[in-house]
Amino acid sequence: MKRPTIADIAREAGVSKGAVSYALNGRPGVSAATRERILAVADRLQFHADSNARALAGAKTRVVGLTLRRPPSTLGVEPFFMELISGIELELSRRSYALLLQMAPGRDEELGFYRRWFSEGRVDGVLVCDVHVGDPRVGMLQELGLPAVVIGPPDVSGTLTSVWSDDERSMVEAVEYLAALGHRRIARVGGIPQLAHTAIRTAAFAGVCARLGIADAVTVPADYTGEAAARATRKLLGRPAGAGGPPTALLYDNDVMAVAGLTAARELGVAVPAELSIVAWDDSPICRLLHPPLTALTRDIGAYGVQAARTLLAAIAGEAVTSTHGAPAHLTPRGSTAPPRTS
Amino acid sequence: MKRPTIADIAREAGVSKGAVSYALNGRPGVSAATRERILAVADRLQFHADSNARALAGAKTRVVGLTLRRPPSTLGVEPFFMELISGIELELSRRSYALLLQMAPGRDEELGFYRRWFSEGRVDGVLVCDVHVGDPRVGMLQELGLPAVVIGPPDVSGTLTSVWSDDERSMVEAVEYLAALGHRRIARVGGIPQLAHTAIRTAAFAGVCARLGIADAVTVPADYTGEAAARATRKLLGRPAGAGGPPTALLYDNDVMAVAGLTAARELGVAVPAELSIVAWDDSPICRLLHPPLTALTRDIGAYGVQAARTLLAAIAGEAVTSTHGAPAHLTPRGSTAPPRTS
DNA sequence: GGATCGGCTGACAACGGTGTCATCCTGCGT
DNA sequence: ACGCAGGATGACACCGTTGTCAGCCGATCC
Repeated sequence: MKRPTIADIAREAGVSKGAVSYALNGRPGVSAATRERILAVADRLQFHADSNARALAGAKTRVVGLTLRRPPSTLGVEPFFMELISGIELELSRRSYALLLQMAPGRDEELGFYRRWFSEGRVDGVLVCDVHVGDPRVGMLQELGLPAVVIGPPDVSGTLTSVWSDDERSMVEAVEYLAALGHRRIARVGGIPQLAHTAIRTAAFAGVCARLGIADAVTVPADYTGEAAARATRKLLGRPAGAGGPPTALLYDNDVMAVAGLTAARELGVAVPAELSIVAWDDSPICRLLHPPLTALTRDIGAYGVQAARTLLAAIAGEAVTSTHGAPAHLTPRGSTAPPRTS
Repeated sequence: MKRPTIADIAREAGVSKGAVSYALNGRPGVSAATRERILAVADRLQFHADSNARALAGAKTRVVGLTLRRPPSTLGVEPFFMELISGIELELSRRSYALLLQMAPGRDEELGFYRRWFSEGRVDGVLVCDVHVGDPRVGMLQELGLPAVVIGPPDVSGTLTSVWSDDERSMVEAVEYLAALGHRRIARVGGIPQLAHTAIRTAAFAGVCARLGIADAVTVPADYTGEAAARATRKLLGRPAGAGGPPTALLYDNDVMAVAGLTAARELGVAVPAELSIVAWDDSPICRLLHPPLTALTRDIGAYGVQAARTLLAAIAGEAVTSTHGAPAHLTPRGSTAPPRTS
């Protein structure tokens, strides 16, 4: 089956190519009646302008790009990205934009993909995830002048626009909640330390613990996988009484790690929540399905995606855009947290 | 920053545009030395040929498309798709192909996306997921002549090439395993009934149960969400003794439902595996993290993605391709299955 | 010294749109 | 009857490639 061109439409509708272009792009130069007729023909022939020709002639490609760094196989389990992508797509398809998704094995490849997309003229703009401190992508994208929106904290996104949540506030809420329950020995199993938002959370955790007089508020770095979280959990729970004893509450930087932590605790014979309280950052349906269900920092991840996409499209359209914060994660108390057992 | 064109490369290298095109595309007409020099210049200027111009001139776009139907918000939790996409990407990026991902709210939109991609000349080929019986996409893609590979059972993919697993064989393995443990009352919480692979599994389940003399082998349809699975589980476990009593083993069509089923059983006071055995189809890390860990039908989902992508690229290259089966899911026994309690 | 050959040039036609421009219709008001 | 405006035309340049083709140059072979 051959694809129709505007010439076909023009012939069929008995007008000129120019008129068709005017009609399809909603610009003046044709009467309402003619426009109507042209659109009807285009519709009947299932016509859609060749995007390559259109882009070549200076119009937009109507595509935005997103790369994901894939630590061997974290991604399959991590609900975060799927929800984020769902949100992004929701906004993009509403505006007839498509998403070019690329998984990158490493940092260099990721950088390369963005550069290639730019020089191949493939995308109108890009989204940037998992920003780390001193991320080379930020500088490169600024230099290239390619519209870009960072899904991450603004302090590492340079002059690029960013969309993120106020992680500090959420961290404070979680720790204050645990402290109010009576916990004095709180530890955290953190995400990948190089990521900018991990650094923010780590600082916030240390800060609020200091303020509340919680000594020894340690963060053990992990990488979002269940395995690493289980290791970290065992290490923390095995801490000798001399060092203040094992923590009575644990905070995990994502839900997958919290699930693994819960299992690890159970295997060590530590009862949750009687002997150990657990809080997960991010709240996928799994958290509700466990026994006990996990107390979690809930946020609408899809909404970040929507907001990021919307901001990017505005930037592409040439509008002035500013960095924004979405609604911060808020605590949803469930069965995995309780006052510490008084010994 | 402006993007270099082949004319820039030609000028810089002191050759003609034609020579540059030859050199970049690895075709004869230039000497090895000149080719070397041209490539060096292109590399230095970070040159990449504009994909729009290239595609317009008849070359490939080096993009393949994939749409995902999104029942309100199943997707965020379903590890299947992320793993599949990871596999697809793995093969695609190795061959410098990109993935255009599109989530579709409904069937009509999904159909529309494929048609648009075709007529806009955006993709060289497409992948098709979640095929249902009489899926209109199959007929349309055949008609359009757009290279396509179905990730699903061959019997609904018409003349399109397909990549899938032998679900019947896996189903037989699972049921025989349960029967060998001594189970006589086995039920199944199935996926969306309209999907072709669900139909195959349902038939296989009924068939093997009949063969093994397991009467009353019911399949309760669900939609892959934890909520639906919990409902189905409660219904099955509440079955009156008159109807043969509640099943002693339950088979779930995906891991998310199995997790929800485990929780639902526990809430009803039904011990797993003492009073109820549970088997999950598909084995994400969550299955291992639960207590008890879930017996699951394990398969390498990423490998399907790789194979589908590879087949599609071959089809795009004009090679003759045939439908293939990947390795079938095989049973991984864990703590959630045991012989039924003899009453 | 003439034929041959590979390497390369320079020019040009696609590809399917966007955008511009002079020009020709039409119907309208005066 | 005349002028005029807006609708529509046809022709063309342009975007950055791919691909083709005649022709030129220098080296090699007989």
